[in-house]
Amino acid sequence: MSTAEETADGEPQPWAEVTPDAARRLLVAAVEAFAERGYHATTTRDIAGRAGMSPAALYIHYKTKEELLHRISRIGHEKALDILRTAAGREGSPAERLADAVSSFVRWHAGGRTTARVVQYELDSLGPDARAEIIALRRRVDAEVRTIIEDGVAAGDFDVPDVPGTTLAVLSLCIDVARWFNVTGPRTPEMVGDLYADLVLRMVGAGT
Amino acid sequence: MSTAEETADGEPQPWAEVTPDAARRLLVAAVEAFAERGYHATTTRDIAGRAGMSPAALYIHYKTKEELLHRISRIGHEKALDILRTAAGREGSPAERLADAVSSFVRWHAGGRTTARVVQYELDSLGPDARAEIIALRRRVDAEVRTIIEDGVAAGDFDVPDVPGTTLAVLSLCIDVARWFNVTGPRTPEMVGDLYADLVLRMVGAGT
DNA sequence: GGGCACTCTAAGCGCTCGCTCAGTATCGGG
DNA sequence: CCCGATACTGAGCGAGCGCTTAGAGTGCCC
Repeated sequence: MSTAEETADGEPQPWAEVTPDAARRLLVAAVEAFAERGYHATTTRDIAGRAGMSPAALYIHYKTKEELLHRISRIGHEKALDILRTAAGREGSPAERLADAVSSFVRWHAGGRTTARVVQYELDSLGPDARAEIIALRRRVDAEVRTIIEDGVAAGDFDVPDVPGTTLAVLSLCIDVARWFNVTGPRTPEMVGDLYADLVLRMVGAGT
Repeated sequence: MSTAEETADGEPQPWAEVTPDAARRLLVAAVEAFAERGYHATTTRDIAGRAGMSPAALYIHYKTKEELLHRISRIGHEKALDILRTAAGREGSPAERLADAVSSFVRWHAGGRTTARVVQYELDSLGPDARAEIIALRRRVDAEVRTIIEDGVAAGDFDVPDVPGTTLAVLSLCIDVARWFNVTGPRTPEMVGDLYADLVLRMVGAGT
């Protein structure tokens, strides 16, 4: 059985780094279950069942249920940070880079809504140490967006009275997509990404 | 003991309608616990303990733990809808009404973050019937904002290519305040309300 | 003062939870 | 042909869950 980068279930696989195969199956099952019911309402029996294994098998690959959430959260945040860094590092005007960052960030939240939900909304279910690690990653996400906005202000392209506040609002807008986006709804991730890129450019006062 | 509209704990009391007194104390305790830990991670023993009562006392006033969440969710949504309706019904230009609606809606989410968190993020913990009732209330919230934006477009004050999408984004932005707002942080609810009203006016293309 | 309605508690029932452990199947190396 | 290592299962432990029940305390009407 070869491990492809994409599976047929619509969700791209950013979990190729998780080995062995059984550990990845458990992790993918946990992402689905956490996204559907929330961390606390999900049982280890449910996770193992979705992965086609007995409840005890989970504990061969993970020490606790919380370790599963921790792993999911870290990998997810690293992927989100990677997306923003790629967009921020591209050539082009601040407006182009901001639009690119927002649309790709939104596409990730909409298309991988299952993962994004767990990553963005189950932070409080982690213990103090794991939470601190994730919060550090979030600060780097924030810095990435803030830098683009600062570049735009410095270049005279943007009109932003409150850079930290606007950065917060832009990220908040993107992240909340994971809450309301519906795969069976009328909008594709691409449509929402384009709409949001336009709205954010308006927010920073960049004329189209 | 007189029942004032406000208590000393910083959170205004929209729970005056809940009687008798013991039922209200239980409900306020449940709001705090649900906001801190989430619905599923909160135990009925914890709620009763916060209200200074035995675990069994909860079941004199509420049939189940879910009924508590349902009551909180309905009252909260009615309050949110009320805030938007008041702002939408005032006299003034569409821009003034939209700014008013956004700033007051945001102030409610930031100032009453404890309540807003439960109201906005625990919807999935309700059963099908209760959830359907709450979703109906949300549609009315959406309609309230959409009407203001449509008025602005009709009057030629706003430039909005996608009215439903922009409505969704505006509400999403406001609601997510309940996720990130920190009472001990640098911003007051009023500051966030003003900032967000400005950002939303930019989103709809209304010149300041 | 007796009866009743209301409010609350102590105790605990049945259940499911996260997690453990003894034992089994499989397989490559000697 | 046996060995130990690896991956997994069946059974179940102690704990804590939502919720119930029997009964006690309190105040109000007659």
